[in-house]
Amino acid sequence: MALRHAVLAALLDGDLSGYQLAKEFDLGVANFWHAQPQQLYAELTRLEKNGLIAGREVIQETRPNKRLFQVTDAGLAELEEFTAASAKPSFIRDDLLVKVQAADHVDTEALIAQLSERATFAQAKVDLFGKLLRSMRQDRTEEEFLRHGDRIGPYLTCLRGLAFEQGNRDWCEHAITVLRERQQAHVRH
Amino acid sequence: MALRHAVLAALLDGDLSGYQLAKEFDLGVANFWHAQPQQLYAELTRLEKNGLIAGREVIQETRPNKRLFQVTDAGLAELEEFTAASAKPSFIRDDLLVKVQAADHVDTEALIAQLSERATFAQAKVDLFGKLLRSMRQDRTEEEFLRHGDRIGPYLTCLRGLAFEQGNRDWCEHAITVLRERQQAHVRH
DNA sequence: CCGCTCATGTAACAGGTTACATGATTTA
DNA sequence: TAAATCATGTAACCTGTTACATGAGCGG
Repeated sequence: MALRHAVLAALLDGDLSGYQLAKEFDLGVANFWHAQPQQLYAELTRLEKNGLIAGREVIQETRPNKRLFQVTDAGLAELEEFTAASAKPSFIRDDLLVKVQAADHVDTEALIAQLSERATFAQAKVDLFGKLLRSMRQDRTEEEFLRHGDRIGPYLTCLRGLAFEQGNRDWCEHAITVLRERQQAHVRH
Repeated sequence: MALRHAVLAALLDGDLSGYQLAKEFDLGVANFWHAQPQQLYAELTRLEKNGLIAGREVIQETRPNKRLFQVTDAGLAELEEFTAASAKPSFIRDDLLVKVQAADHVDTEALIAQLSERATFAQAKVDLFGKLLRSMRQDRTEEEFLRHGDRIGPYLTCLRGLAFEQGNRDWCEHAITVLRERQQAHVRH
């Protein structure tokens, strides 16, 4: 099971409801995992049944009631075991790269449109991750924070997310430049 | 369907058998997709049934016979349509990042072991992609090749793969350094 | 003769996505 | 009063992984 451990890791920084967790999976957690809300509700139910998390009902007056979950000792042990086991390498799996692979056989304009859409999206994530990093380290420098901060896990994963999206953006822009130049060279013939 | 288009894109550079395709998916194609051989055989069958690829039996004397597949006009049209449709953004989904997220709650030594294993793996991929790029551009410079080469799609995706693995390697090494330094700071107390 | 490469699959299962469903409250 | 947010799920379907199965030739 895969999502299982991502959820446990996400719950380490405070008790969350399914709804809040879903939000997390769209923001911070998106650096290392992604999941639909439906998947999360199902996984939370399973984790609680297995005793890896404990839920408690929170009665709200103005909002619907919710259930907050926290990682149990058994959950921590599970994470520990998971960390010790060797991870299989992860692969890129991206529709956009498939399209670029076919570059010389498909419409260039359509491809450029896709690339610039992605570049914009990547830049937005770069901005977001930058903000998240700043809010985590507060007034400290990055070096200072990484040396003495007491919760560096999320910071490190956010750094990877940032670099990944910068890589996406730069690569998209480079590919666009290359395709445009070839277009012009072709026109001159 | 997702694998579908990855297979079509991979077959653009020459007719391949299921077996050869599986090899491709472990090397070059690994820049943008990954798949088990079983999945590929199943997908090839489906694609042929839908008329997007055409297979022909090749009788071999010393080896078992094989079926080579090539993309049909309908297959090219499908790729064209796929390229024009907007791609949903891709996400990182990586066990290793989940482990790092939990960094402050799990055994540091185990984590460092995972990180250095991954760094080694990433470096191997960097070397491999470097070789692939050189063999694609032959004696030309990268700029020259990208301007005038007649098949730049695979080159561009390989560049992304290269940058991605460099990013992985650098990030792993950085994380290891940070964790080691904190370990020592902790010991001094 | 043992293990690797070539060559192709089936079957069972685990994991992930999409569509559908409900209902209250707050904000524009 | 319409749309967004809070809050939680079920069901059907599609995709991907793991285990199993077969068989010939080649290299050490």
